This record gives sequence, C-alpha cells and structure tokens, in this order.
Amino acid sequence: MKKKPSLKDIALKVGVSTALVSYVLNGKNTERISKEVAKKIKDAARKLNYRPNHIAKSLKTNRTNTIGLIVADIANPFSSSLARIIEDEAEKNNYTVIFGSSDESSVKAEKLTDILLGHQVDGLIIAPAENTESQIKRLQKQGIPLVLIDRYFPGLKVNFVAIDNFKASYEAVCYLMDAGYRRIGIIGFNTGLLHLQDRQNGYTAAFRDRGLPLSESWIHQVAIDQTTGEEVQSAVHKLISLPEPVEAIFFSSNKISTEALKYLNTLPLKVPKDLAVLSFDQSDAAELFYASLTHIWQPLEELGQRAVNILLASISGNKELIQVKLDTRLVVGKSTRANKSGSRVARS
Amino acid sequence: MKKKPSLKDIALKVGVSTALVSYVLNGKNTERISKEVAKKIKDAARKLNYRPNHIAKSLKTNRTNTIGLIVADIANPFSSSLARIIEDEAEKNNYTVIFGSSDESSVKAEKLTDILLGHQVDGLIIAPAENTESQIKRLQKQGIPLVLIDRYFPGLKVNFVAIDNFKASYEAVCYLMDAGYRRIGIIGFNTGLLHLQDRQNGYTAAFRDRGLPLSESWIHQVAIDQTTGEEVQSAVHKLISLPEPVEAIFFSSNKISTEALKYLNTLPLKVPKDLAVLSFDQSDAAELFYASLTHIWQPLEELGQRAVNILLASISGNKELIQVKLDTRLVVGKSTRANKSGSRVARS
DNA sequence: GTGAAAGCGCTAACAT
DNA sequence: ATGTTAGCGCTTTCAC
Repeated sequence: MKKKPSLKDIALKVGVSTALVSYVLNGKNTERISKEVAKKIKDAARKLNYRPNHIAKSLKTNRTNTIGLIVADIANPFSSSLARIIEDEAEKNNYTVIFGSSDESSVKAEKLTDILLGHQVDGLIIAPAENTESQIKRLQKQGIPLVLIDRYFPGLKVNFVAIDNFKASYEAVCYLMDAGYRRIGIIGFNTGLLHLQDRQNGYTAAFRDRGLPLSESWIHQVAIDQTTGEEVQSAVHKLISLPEPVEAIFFSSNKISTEALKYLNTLPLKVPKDLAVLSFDQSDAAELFYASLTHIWQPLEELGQRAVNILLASISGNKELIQVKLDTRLVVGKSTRANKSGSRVARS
Repeated sequence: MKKKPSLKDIALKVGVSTALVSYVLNGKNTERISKEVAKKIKDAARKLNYRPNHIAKSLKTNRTNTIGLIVADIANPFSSSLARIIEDEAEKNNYTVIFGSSDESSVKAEKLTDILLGHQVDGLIIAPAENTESQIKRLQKQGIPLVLIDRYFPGLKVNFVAIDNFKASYEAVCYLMDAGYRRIGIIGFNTGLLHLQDRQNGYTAAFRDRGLPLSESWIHQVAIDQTTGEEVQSAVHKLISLPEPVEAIFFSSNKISTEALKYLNTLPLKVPKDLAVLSFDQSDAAELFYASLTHIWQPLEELGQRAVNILLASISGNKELIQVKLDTRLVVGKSTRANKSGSRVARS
C-alpha cells in the first residue's frame, strides 16, 4: 500500500505550514487566509487525492464520529432493519457505525463492548443481552454516552428507547378474546429479558382482567440463544394436540413465528379456520404465509432514529435521562378472524 | 465523560516508564521484564479499568484492525446474513467491521468508501453497485486491500468471491424444462450489474441450447434501486394474463420473489398446480410460502469467510490475484413439480 | 496572513 | 531489566 498523502505533503508541495493547510481544508479561520493560498492548497489536496486521516484527528480531538451498535444478531431481520435505520440517521449526522452481534451472550457482549470502546466510539447503542445489567451500569459509571434500544433494565437510570411490550401483548390477546377465542396458547422465550417477559405478562394479565380461565398447558417457552426450530415445532405440536387444543397461538417474536409458520405449512390444519395465529414483530413472514399474519407492528424507524438522536445529544453533553416507550400497532391480517364463530355475523 | 486512563497513568502509578507498561500489556519482550513489575503493572491496569486506545495505536502502527464492508442494503436478508458471517470471521482474526449501505447508488458508494477509508480501515469488502468500476479501479491503484463480494467486473483484475450466476440460472431453467415446463417467464432487475444480467443470460441460454422457443413477453425487468413491490406485481400479473400464460416463473432474486409471493398469496391461482415458481437465493420465504420454494441456494458461509480471508491475506501483503466463483445448489421444494404433467408418473 | 510547536496515546528503536 | 525518545497526522494556541 502506497503511503497516503498527509497534511504535511500538501504543506510541503505548496510551501506553507501544515497549520494553514489544516485551516483551509477544514474551512476554519477562512477570513484571514489569502484566496490564492487557499486555492493552491485545495488544488494540491485534490491532485494528491488527499483524504484526511480521521485516526489522527480523533487522537487530537477525542472524537471519532463513530458509534458502536450492539445487536443480538445482525442476521435477524429485526436487528438488520434497525441497523439500517440507525446507519442512515447516523450518516445524516456525519457518523459512522461499527457493529457487533452479542448472540444474546453476556460474555460476547462484554467482549464486544471492549472492542468497540477500544476503537474509541463516541457512544454506544445497545440491545442488551440477558445478565448484562452490571456491564451497562459500569459503562454508565465511566460516563460513556449510551442508549439502550428495544430492551432496558427497569432499575437502571440509563437512556433507552423501547416499546411497551406488556401493553402490546395485552391488547393483542384482548383482541383475540374479543374475537371469541378462549383457548389461547403462547410460545415465548425462556429468558430473564424483561421485554420478553413483559410479552408473556401481558398475555396472562389479559386473562386475569377478563376473568377468563388460563391453563398452564397453554404456555410454552423455548430457548433464546440457539436455533429454536425444533423446539418451536414441538411447542406448536403440543398446543394443538391437547385434549382440548388451543384455538389460537400467540408467537412472542418474529423468530418464533417464522419457525412456527414453517411448521404449520407442513400440517393439514388450516389458518385461521382450525387455528388462529398472531405474532409479535412485523416481517416478510406476515405476508408470505398464506393467511397474512395478524401481528404487532413496532415503530422501527422511530426506535432507531430516536436512539441515534438521544445518543448524539448525550455525546454532546446532554445529561438529561431520556427513557422512551413507544406505542405499537396491531395490524390485523387474515390469520385471525374478527369473529371466531363466523356464523354469528352471517347475514340474513 | 471522565478522562480515560492511559498508559502514562499506569506508568505514573507504578513508577515505571510507559514503554514498560506497553510491553507488559502487549506481552512483548516478556522474558526480560521482572515478574513483580509485570504484576504491578497488570494490577494497576485492572484497577484503573484501563482500555488500550486503538486510535493511538493505529496512528503509530498504521493498522486499525478494522475492515470496511459495503453492501447494497444491510436490511436485506442476503446482505445481513453475509454481514453476520463476515463479522464472525473477522472477529476470529481480531478484526472489527464498519459497514455502510450503498443503496445501489454509485454516488453513495463513493461517499461511503471515502468515509470508511477516512476511518483508516485496513481493507474493504465491497458488493459493488452499478457504475462503480472506476471507483474500484482507483482504489486498487491506491493499493488499498480489496475484495469484491457477490459481484465483480469481468475486466478488472481485482480479488472477488462470487458465484456462477449464469450456470446457476441455466441449470435452474433446465430443471424446469426437464420437468416439462415450456412457457417459463423470468422477472429480473433492469440493471447493468453483470451478476444479475448473467442470471437472465443463463435463462436465455437454456432456451437456446435446448432449441425451445422463447417469447419476449416472458421476460420482465423491474428497477433495482427502489421499492419494487408494485412493479413485481404488475410483472407477475402480465405473465399470467398472457393469451398463453406462462407455466412457471423464475424470480431472479430474493427481493423479487418475496414481493411476487406476497402477490400470489392474494390470487386464487395455486402453486404449483396452476403456476410453478422458482427463485434465486435462499430465505425464510422459501419455507413460509405454502408451497416451499424451489430455489437456488448460495454458499453464503463460504462466500463471506473466503472474502475475509482473502482480504486479510491481501492486507498482510499478498499480491496474488484471487478470483473465486463458487457453485450454487438447486434446492427442490414444492413450488415446482418434478414432472409437470403429473399423470405421467402415476403408478399402475 | 502565516508559521512554529506542543501534544493527543501509543510503539519501537535505541540507550543505559 | 528498565528507561528515553522520536514520531505517527492532526489541531490549536500563540507568536510574528
């Protein structure tokens, strides 16, 4: 690799000091620099194909204009969509994104954080994995600009942008109940992550508030940190094989619904006639499945954009604690029926 | 943000020179450093929660251990899956990934390249957008370690890892022909990107080699750089509304097939009975659609891993030109029939 | 208007 | 076995 041209090379070529070159190229103190010199410098820079060395600049300014992003798995559409939004919003503000996938492992998350901080990112956007509360706390104590996304720890006074998972689930399950469904199963993750627990809590709360019976056999949990295809299939299988099979299943994430729908495709049973399904998270799955999926839509754009803006504000010294819970929307598709016993609304 | 501890702080605390601290913390020259001092230094580093400043290190060493990744759109599952693989492979080699989405725009691609290079990435992995040949050429002339992925420019002597798109398409279309399909439509992108053109060329070549008639009305192209939902729908609609409707459609990318399948879901027609479909690229869509998709599978793992390894070799000074074309696999699903006129294989 | 020089945190060649 | 020092490319203060 040829040596890259530096400020000095330009200075030498034009016959001025590096300081002047720096001023001109950064548009600083322009009023007190002669037009001719400025032009000469710019020309030389162009001719040498000069590209400022951000590394050197950063060392001096203590700013890298880089933000670190830690998601669970960049290959998951939820994460990658978010990443794209964050990338765009960051770019608008002249920031670049470094990323890493934690795989829901606190060990990987910690290592990743170290690496990103080693690269001197100006701040971090983190979808925190389970058991990383202490890491987050430590980062905060070190004064590192930080905003959690998608998930948060209720005890921690740390910026976050998330959705109201409890409410979203609650409303979704109520929707099913209003439609006449009674035996409603749920497949969720077996995890300590509050935002995922909330989805299950919303589910149980709906039963409680409506005074409807809830059977333990309707609740299934799968592991979050490994391929869950088989586990999900087995859960679905159990739910529909009960002496009194469930009439509807609520999938608490896109990963789960994708696996479940794949499985349902192999079964003779028909959605929504024989079984209704409803899922958290939008995804292509919603429309690719033969019965377009009724699902809980998350405001990804807003989630990502606000995270970036809160982070940038924090980087600029804003000390205010900002915690945002955004609302979701229930998008009704064909995988559930507005009125379970269709005949009730039959016309004359 | 509190000032971060530096080598100097440790040196001061322990009462040694920064050089010693650097040696100890980097495990260099360990043989000639006393155990006690080494221990003291390590303890101090831990106590101060020292994290090496990669920026400073980079300035000195001219290595950032960062690679820049430019994809078309990180939100596309193809890109994000690849990104994940690249991330993992990079991490194994102690590298971090900075990324950006070009949106298939040469202007964005150039800007992105500049930004990533400004951050002093050690090398670039690029899925080049249309009309970026000159950019790539320039990068190469500057001696920047480089490997193209997924796409390449046949004229350029630049490293690449890609697949044989022509062959993959050719074989896929032949498969359809062998199954008895004759009126086979294709929906591809209207683009100058060779790898996408190759997919269409493979299609036409199959007709030519088999001596089968091909109608212009079977070939449709949609724009690549914008949401193509409507365009795809309209293309599908035209293909199945021909006086002699096509019997099969070949979608030349995951983006196209996803949109097309969504549309097919809204139609009364049944796959594969009324229409067979076959797609390039694996994706969840393959199994979520009611008739699991016959598709061309790409070796993403190998694609990503080899790209990283070739890049790292190049960064380490390897001058050898490496151009790899990997083979794909046709995965047969239920969206096509092995024998179009099913009766022919009917048993007794 | 312009330049000299210090220094960001680190490494490595060169002392001692 | 440990220390000194120059310098990576840049910004910025201060001097002329």
